Amino acid sequence: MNEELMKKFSNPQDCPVRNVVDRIGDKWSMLVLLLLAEEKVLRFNEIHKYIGTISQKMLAVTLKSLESDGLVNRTVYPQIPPKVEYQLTSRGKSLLPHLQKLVSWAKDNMNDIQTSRQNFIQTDD
Amino acid sequence: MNEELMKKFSNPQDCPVRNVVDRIGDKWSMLVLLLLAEEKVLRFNEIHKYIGTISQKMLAVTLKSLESDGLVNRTVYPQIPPKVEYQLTSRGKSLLPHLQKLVSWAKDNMNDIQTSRQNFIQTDD
DNA sequence: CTGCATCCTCAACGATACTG
DNA sequence: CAGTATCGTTGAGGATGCAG
Repeated sequence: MNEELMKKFSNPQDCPVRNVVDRIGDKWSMLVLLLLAEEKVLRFNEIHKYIGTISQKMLAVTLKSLESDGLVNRTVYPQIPPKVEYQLTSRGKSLLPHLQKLVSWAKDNMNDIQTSRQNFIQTDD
Repeated sequence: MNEELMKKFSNPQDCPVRNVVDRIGDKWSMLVLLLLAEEKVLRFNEIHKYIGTISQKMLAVTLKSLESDGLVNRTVYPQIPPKVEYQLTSRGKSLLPHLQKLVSWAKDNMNDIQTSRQNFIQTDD
């Protein structure tokens, strides 16, 4: 056994992998980030319309979490009715190329993966 | 509203983003893939030892799911006690550089993110 | 050794109603 | 418009025991 790897993979704290998974592994974060990457600035309800299947609650939770990590910026215009705009921070922008690579990998491999999944029959011998 | 983006983000099916999230967004898949990237070939129990906190059940579930998607190869040696080895397929290897980029991004930004998270106080005005 | 079966828990998520 | 509050559901994940 490799001692270095033991440290890297056995320790739940200080594990960058878990950091990534906790960040973009939830149901909506990655979607919101990629949407903001394309539209630059969006209001709460605009995001909601783009991602039709997200609930208002989860959108609020997701945005707040992204904001608290400094990936997304929240700008409030003090007017009635209120207007709030969201956009990527520089830190958020620095993450996005990697997410986009992942997406393009997924596009390239989606079909193969799905046929693999269908052809997958337990071969236990 | 941008019609192209509507299609991309509103449709749960055919969405590469969901594909990615479903694949590596679970608690263990990414960790297993990265471990196999470093050690090339590992037995069930070796993976289990490296990732000390994963349960036997979840390791089995994770490996089976990765195998069914053609990302990991499973080789059974018909002997008693049984011996089973896991390694990345070429498809799995093609995904890994992107995961490693994500991890290195996480390493670079972990500290900043954590301080952001601590300094984050609701600024609702 | 490498799993599968079973039961159980908890947190993510969703639906709905309400507010400044 | 942009959320919060509340309640209910569901499924991912963990613990334990058993099997080939």
